[in-house]
Amino acid sequence: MERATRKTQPSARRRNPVETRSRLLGAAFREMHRSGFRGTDLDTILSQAGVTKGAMYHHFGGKQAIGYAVVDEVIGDMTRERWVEPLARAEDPIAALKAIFSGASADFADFDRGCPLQNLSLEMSALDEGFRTRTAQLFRVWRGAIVEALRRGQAQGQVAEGLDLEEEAEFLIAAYEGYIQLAKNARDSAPLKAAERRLVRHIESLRP
Amino acid sequence: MERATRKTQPSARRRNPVETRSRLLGAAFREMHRSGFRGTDLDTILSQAGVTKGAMYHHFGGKQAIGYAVVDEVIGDMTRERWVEPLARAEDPIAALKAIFSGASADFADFDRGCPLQNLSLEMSALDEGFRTRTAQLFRVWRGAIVEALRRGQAQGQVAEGLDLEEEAEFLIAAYEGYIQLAKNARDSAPLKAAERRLVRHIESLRP
Amino acid sequence: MERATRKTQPSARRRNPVETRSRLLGAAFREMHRSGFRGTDLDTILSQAGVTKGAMYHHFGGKQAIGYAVVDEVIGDMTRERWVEPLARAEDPIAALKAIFSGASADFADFDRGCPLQNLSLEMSALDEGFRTRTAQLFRVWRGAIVEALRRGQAQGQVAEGLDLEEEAEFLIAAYEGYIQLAKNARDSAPLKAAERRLVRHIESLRP
Amino acid sequence: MERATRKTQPSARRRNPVETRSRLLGAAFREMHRSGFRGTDLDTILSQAGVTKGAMYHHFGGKQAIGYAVVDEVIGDMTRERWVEPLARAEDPIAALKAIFSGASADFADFDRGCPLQNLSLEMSALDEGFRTRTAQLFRVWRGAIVEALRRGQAQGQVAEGLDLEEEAEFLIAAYEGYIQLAKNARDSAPLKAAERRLVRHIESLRP
DNA sequence: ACTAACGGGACAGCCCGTTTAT
DNA sequence: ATAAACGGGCTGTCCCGTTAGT
Repeated sequence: MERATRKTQPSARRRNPVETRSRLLGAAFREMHRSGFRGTDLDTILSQAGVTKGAMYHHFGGKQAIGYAVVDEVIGDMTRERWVEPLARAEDPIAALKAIFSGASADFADFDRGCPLQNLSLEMSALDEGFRTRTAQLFRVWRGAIVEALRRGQAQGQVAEGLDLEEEAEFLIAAYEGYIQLAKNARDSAPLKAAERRLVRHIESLRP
Repeated sequence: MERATRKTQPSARRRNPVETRSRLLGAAFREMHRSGFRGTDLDTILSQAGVTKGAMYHHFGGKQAIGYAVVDEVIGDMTRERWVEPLARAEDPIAALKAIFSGASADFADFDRGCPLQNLSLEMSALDEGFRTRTAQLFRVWRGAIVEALRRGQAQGQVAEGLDLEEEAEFLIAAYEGYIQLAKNARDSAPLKAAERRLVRHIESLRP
Repeated sequence: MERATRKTQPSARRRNPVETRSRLLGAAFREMHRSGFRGTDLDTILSQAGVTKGAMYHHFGGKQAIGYAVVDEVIGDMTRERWVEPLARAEDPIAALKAIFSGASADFADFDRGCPLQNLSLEMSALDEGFRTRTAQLFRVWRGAIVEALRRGQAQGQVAEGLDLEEEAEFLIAAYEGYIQLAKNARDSAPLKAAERRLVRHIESLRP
Repeated sequence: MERATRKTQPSARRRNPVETRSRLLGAAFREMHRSGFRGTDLDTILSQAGVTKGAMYHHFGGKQAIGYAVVDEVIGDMTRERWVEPLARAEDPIAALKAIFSGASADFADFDRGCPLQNLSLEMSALDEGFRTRTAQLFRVWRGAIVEALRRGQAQGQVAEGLDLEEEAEFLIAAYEGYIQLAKNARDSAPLKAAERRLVRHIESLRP
């Protein structure tokens, strides 16, 4: 009851809820990418984002809620930017697809951290249904983008008919993720280079 | 006369360091497979193994040491049993290789837990160098076993010359692990079925 | 024309300081009766009242101030309505007194929550002098009302002379509160029934 | 993973689990008596008892478990020492009963803290079923001791036949607790004096 | 070799109060 | 007068490691 009324310094920064929220998500993503969800502590996110606990608690219900938002928004945006939109916009979807895979080792400059979606999916799928469904949804989006690219490739005569496009897309993702995992584990970008060669070559093998 | 009335507690009651150690490793492996290394708490391992903390401390230096031993011994043994020895013993190494891949979905009855080596590798590689080097070593052993099988296949005229066998082996592992990851995430064995088809077909494509 | 479509949110939408204040007090009373003062969190009161924190802060200085107001106003009003006014208005104060005690188990339909004044008094007396003095004041008012009823009973020859009326009133309150406590603790209205019998009988024993 | 192995000072005190446990219970009782269960924080208990968190966690499952043990053991012992045993041992149970009530204001030297059983019962009954049943059990023990004393009083001709002894005992407890509550709230021992007079007189009125 | 008692740091959630902005 | 954003301390729990004692 005798709780003293503590005085607060006026906090020079202006209010900006949108930025506060996005700073939190950014910091959370970085820490989760580095240490996994459970290895990330809230105080680190907070100090990295320059946000206090109270502010965070206003925007998110807790650590889990932040984690979910990181999947839905941050990793989701990355997936859309890197896969969905380029493939949807491209006039030549097959060329675009090959280009993305070709940039694998360049995009994974910090290959020792691995793929955020993969890390989170594997860490949390067995432990938290919310994480599992959210990451699974992103894998579906990813696969859908590739399927659509292959379908348009068929329409343009670049891809053979009669293929099971869903299966082809799943294969590309599986192999790609597998290589990323090996690179992370080996602390070596060589598997990424192999992924580029292999997967581009594979796409070419889909020609009629 | 000695083994009567030992029904309630099947644990190693009388001092038996060898069994104590193996019970600890078994319990640790199960918990780590279920919840990851950091999600596993020592007391759970201890109670599952029917061993107290002090006893454990005489066998291992701590949680980390148990984790390392699980990689080296439990997962290492699994790798040797499932890959190294069958491939080394087989008269027809290519047939053996295909057989192993064909049994993927059967072997992963609990596909929602994923591959222990993959889980541990991805969870810990960025956080603990000891885990990273140990899991990397097992990947090397695994790849070596496949390379050796392919090499013997070449000697028997079943595999084309001129292939980069290291790269082929790495591809098989990457794709396989990628599919396992997708199956775990989707809680669906379909990706494992796809892995069987795809990888067996791929091995056949290596023929001269 | 103004009051249409206001079905989803029955809260005081248009500015209405009087209603806002009373809604806050009502919600605070309910929560404090259920969970005690310290077990009640402000946000629950706020959401129950349909009022935001800023609005509350214009009416009350904080949680403590709300608590004080609940004692002074809500519980105070209840005390006045249930004891002071009926006893003051009654032509036959002794009959009125017996009637009130007789209604004990009916009035405490939710006997498992206990008497709000008792709960608050016991929870906070040792911790917060403001609560202690306010609840003590209500006990004095309560006792005063009974003393006055007994005094009028004496004037009408219904009560023996020579009694220490203050002590008699205190006894009635003490025993009554004691029974309420037992009922709450036992989740059983039996002690309230016993209180009715006992206390009515006791009042009758005060006759000349 | 890089958790440094922290060195601990050898802790001069010898090991004594029994004393450790009892020190914890004693400190917990004192704090709970002063501030209520929810107002008591673990660290205060710990520092008062000179015990660390780990030690406490070894003896009790958590704060709730300590609270339960305080009811069962500390308050239970007090009840037995103050009521059950004196009444059971006494050759003249009615005299013993009066003696106990006569010592009320002396026993409640710190009358502003109130009765521990009452405080806990009222604070927690509505919130935690475990507390409710445990305190209810002590009230039953208490009442049983008084009933037994009255019954022996009947056998010795000191108490009238035909009384509902359970109801008499309940009345004594209710009134006694009610007075204690008033004393605590008023910070005044006067209600305790009144309790002594009133209740001793009441017991005498039970004579044949 | 094994048991039980103990030491103690780290962390997420809870929740009250305060300030900016309408 | 009201709403939303923000500041920040407190506390119970979790859980790993260590030592006295057998």
